Parts: sequence; structure tokens; C-alpha cells
Amino acid sequence: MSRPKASAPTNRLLDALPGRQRRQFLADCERVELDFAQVLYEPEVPIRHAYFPLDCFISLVTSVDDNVQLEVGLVGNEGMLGVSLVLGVDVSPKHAVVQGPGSALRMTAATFRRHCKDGAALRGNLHRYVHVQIAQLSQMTACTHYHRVEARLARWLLMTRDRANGDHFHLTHEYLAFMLGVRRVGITQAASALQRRGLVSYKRGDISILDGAGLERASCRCYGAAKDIYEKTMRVRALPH
Amino acid sequence: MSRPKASAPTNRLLDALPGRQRRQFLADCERVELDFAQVLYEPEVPIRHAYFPLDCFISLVTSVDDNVQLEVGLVGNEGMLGVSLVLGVDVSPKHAVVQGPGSALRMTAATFRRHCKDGAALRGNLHRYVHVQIAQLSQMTACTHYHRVEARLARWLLMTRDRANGDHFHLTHEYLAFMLGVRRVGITQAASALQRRGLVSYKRGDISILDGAGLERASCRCYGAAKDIYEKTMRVRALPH
DNA sequence: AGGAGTCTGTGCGGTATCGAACGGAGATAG
DNA sequence: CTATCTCCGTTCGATACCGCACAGACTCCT
Repeated sequence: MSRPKASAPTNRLLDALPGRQRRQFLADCERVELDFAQVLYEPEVPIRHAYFPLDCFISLVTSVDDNVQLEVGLVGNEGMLGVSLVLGVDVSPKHAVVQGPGSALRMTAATFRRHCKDGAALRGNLHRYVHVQIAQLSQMTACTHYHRVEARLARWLLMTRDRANGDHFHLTHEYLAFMLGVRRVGITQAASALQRRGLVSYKRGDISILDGAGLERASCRCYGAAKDIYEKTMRVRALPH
Repeated sequence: MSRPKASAPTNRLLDALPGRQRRQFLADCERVELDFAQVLYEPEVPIRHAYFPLDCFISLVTSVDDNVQLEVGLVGNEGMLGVSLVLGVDVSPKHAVVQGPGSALRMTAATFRRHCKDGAALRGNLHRYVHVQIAQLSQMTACTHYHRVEARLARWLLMTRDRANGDHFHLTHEYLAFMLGVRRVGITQAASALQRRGLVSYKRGDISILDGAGLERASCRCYGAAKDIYEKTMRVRALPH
């Protein structure tokens, strides 16, 4: 899990706040280290904290009928965990599982709601982020339905790279299969194909992306589309600080 | 399209408002008749109005790479169109297409934003509704991926029944195929199976639900789950009026 | 060095869906 | 009443993925 932690890691949602508000907000945050596979939220269980990843990333996972699960979102330092709180709801609809260990800022639910209520700039930013999540979820629905495992795997690796700030990370086929909602064997085959094409190298859970551009070509457009949605939506009111 | 319009049709989101606010809100609304297949929103195009269906219902449709489309949501008088406006974004991420013709209330985007800004009760309700949409989208992603066409069709028919306020409506196999993201033939087979089991009757686009309970058993749990999410989330602050 | 545990690769039969094509039944209009 | 159009039903081969099972390879621990 080599992730070169360039200078002080930051969170893009918070970076966009005007200086004074940002300082106030950060003062009420606590820095925590999150471990691989740690479960932060479970459906129906009250949310205790909002999380702002710095150099970790977290999967959002739905479950139907227990046992059957599927990743529907990936949150890194471009986003936050606990958007439900922004909407005045105090339970998460999904599981949240730490996918890439690292550090995050967190704030208690009550304090976070107070900040949302009082800070117009913060609220605006977070509202926009909620919109991004809705748009990306819609996209994800279509992607998961239409696109082949190989393309989805490529997309997943690219998304993870962006959030891990590095071309190298550790995840087994088993885990990837779980995330994409397919058999492990399906991942093995897709990963082998990508490796044969020289796009990634894979060895007992250590993944390296060798050719990002090639991988992007092998992935579905959904990768770029999801990024575009974020950039376009969040840029509108990006405030300098 | 026999839809017994019991007394004055209403919209559940607006019904939940306290009396005075409701009247003020309604005063700024305009009643419109929507036709089948009318396109209300398109991605990237500014939203002109928020819509509150009374006895019509509207599909939310994503598209990837043009040509390939998929319904990801269905909005009737339990919801609204234009949640993006609630979040301070003025474009819709999806297409919105009228699936069941009928009437709706609508309000210009600017006026709607003003009401959102000023009315705490309204805003709270709509925020909760946004949360519902996120939760249902997640659910939909898993459902579309895991469940068989027959079960998904059953779910779709049930959802439509709830929104059409009637057991009878008109839609061709072609159209259903488009919505569920499968071939027409797939719908024909699934619909035939449901018909053979005496759950529905189907004749040149006229669908009748004969056995709702049976259909529910034939559908995936996602139908009930989606309903539960709505009820649980919206009930919390349901205000009498 | 040996053994246990973890992770990856392969093979086999089964199934849901796909793409394409065609035939037929019912509605509609002249 | 007939021509045309819309919609539905069926068939056929192809394909992507499933479930299961097992073998090989690497790692780690003793």
C-alpha cells in the first residue's frame, strides 16, 4: 500500500471553504486513522460521525436480502461520508467500509449538523456534493447493468488510483469480486486479460497500474463521466482561499 | 389508461406541509397536463420548472454513450421532479420522461428556490425526499444487477400501479424493454410467464394486474424495500395539517 | 525445511440474456 | 373489406456469467 503522502493531506470539500469557516470547521474535527475493512456505517444504525477522508478511501455498499452485496460508490478525499446528515436524516442507507486505510477527519453528527445549519458556503458545497452522488449513482446503475466485468474492473482500478494517490495498492481478487458483484473467477479472468495487455501487474493482491491511459481505454466511459460530473458540479462555486 | 381520479388529486410531499405554507406554495404553482412520452428534463439542460405530479408519473432515465439507456427511478404523486434545484444545482443529471399522462403542479425554478430557502418545513421534507432518492438509487443498482428480468418486471408493474392509482395501464413491450434495459423479447417472455401464472393480463399494450399479492411474490424484495425506505424516511417529521 | 494457509489459474456444465430474423394476430384507415 | 401498421410470440445460435471443484503457486510460521 505505497501511497506517497505528499505534504499535508487535505480534503477537497473542506479546501473549498473560505478561510475563516474552514478553520472553524477544522477546529471541531478530530483526526482518526482508519483500518482496512473497518465498518463505519451500517444501514439502519444511527450515524455517529461525519467523515472527511484525507488519504484513505471508503466503499459504499448496498445489500439486498443480506449476503448479496454490491459496491455503489467510492469516497476519497474528494468527498465525505455521511451526506445523510446534510439532509437531516441520521441513518445511513448503506454500509460504509474502509477500502484503503489511512487518515480522515471526523466530526460528531450533532456538531456537523450545526455547522451545516450555520455555514451557507459549507452547506452549498455539500448540497452540490449530494447532487454529484445522485448523478454518479444513476451512472453506476447503468454501468453495472450494461458493462462487462473487464471494463468495470478497469474503471474500478482507475477510481481507486485517484483516491489512493498512487498506482499501487493491495486488494485480492476475492475482495474485488465482492465489490463488483461477480465471482472471484470473473475477476481472475478480467485481471488476467488486463495484465496480458500490459495495463496492470497483479501479484498476490499487489496491484500496480502500469499504463493508466491504456486502462482508461479498456474501461467504460463511466470513469471519465463520473469525474466530469464531479468537476462540473463542484467547480461552479469553487471559492479561493 | 383507466385511472379513477378519486376526489381532488394531491401530492404527498406538499400535503405534508403545514396549512399556511401549503397554501402559499400552491398559490405559486401552475397546474399542467402532461402527455405520454413528453420529455421534461434533459441532461445538461437548465431546469425551468419543478414538477409535483398529481395523477401522472414520470420516469428518470440515465443514458450512457447515447443509445444505451436505463430507467433508474419512477416519480409519482409521492415525490417531485427537480430535486437538483433543492441542492442548488440547476441542471438535471437525467432525462425525465412522462410515463403515465396526467396532471401535475409546477413552479418555476427561481420561485421554487425561493420557497426552499424561506420554508424550513418544506426544505426539511424535500431534503428527506432527496435522501429517499439516494437510498432507492442504491437499491436499484443492486436490483438491476442481480435480479432476473421477470422479477424486475413484476416490481416495475407494482411500482407503476402505485403511481397510476389503478390496476390498469397502457405500455408496450418495446417500451418496457427500453425501461428495464433488456430486449423486447425478454419482456415478452417474462410477461408471458407472469400471465401464465394468472398474475397479469396483457393484450396489445393494455396491462391489467390481476393478482397484486401474487405479483409481489413474483417480484424481488426491492419493491417492498423501496416503499419502506420512503415511508420510514418521510414519516419521521410528517406534520398534520 | 516442512507444513499450513492464502491467493490465483483452469476446466466443466448450466443458464440468462443477447442479436437478429420472421411469422402472425389485432387495430386502423381508406 | 382490404391494405397497412403496430404489437406480440417464437426460434436459433452466440456469449457472458454462474456455481462448483480442484490444482498450482506463493507466503508465512514453526
